[in-house]
Amino acid sequence: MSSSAQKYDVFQAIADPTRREVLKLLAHNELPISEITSHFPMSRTAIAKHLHILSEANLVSGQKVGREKRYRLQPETFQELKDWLSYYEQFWNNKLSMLKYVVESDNGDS
Amino acid sequence: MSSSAQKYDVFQAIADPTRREVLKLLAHNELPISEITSHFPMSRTAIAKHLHILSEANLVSGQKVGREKRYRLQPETFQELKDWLSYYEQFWNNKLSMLKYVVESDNGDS
DNA sequence: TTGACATAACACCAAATGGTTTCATATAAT
DNA sequence: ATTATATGAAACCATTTGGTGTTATGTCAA
Repeated sequence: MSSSAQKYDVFQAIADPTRREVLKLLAHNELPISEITSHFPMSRTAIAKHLHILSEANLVSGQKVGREKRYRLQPETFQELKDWLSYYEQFWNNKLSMLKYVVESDNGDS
Repeated sequence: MSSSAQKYDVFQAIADPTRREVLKLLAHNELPISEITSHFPMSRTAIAKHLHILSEANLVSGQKVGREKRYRLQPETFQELKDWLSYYEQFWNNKLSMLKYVVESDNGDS
């Protein structure tokens, strides 16, 4: 389960605006490639590539249903991002409280 | 104030592993470019470019101090990411809420 | 079985990305 | 004033990225 020599990680996957749009599309509905493609001004092949990248980053997964392949969100993976973010959260919280402190206690470089 | 035709947004900025390392380095200390560079196996110019990109995304800011330019984290910008993430949070945090959402917005094909 | 539909797999291409080296400019220190 | 330090900026390059079109394969319906 840990043998993934992934080419694309979550950070790269969400870097592209089109892929973020795809994620938004899949937020509620499971959709086949053609359906997804119909929302974008580009070829089905292009969207298929984006889906492949999202899939490699485990942000979506595809299930074959008949001749379709339905893609759905894999929201657990967003946790990875959240964890990364939470490390920095302390710093902006700190900064805000520090700003508060500065404003309240001292207003300059006397 | 909203005239920024940014070339790099937050998502692109954090897509690169080196840039994420830079952010980590700057988490606690304000540092000049040379100092930062000393932590990486690449040229100062390369790091300068990364800093420029991080700066354009408002993840860091640089202050000139003498002949140095000190870069520091600008943690407020991470909020943008957090907001984006929070949209998807409902889908993984609590399966009940997802179920609830699906049931309520029922657009099923039955 | 034949035809239409949905996707997969290539090969190809222009532009962006991430790095390099070299040269120029500003500040500090002697 | 000269030299060393810190950064900025430009030209260049290989690889990756994001798109294209074409062809092949699998599945559903007549």
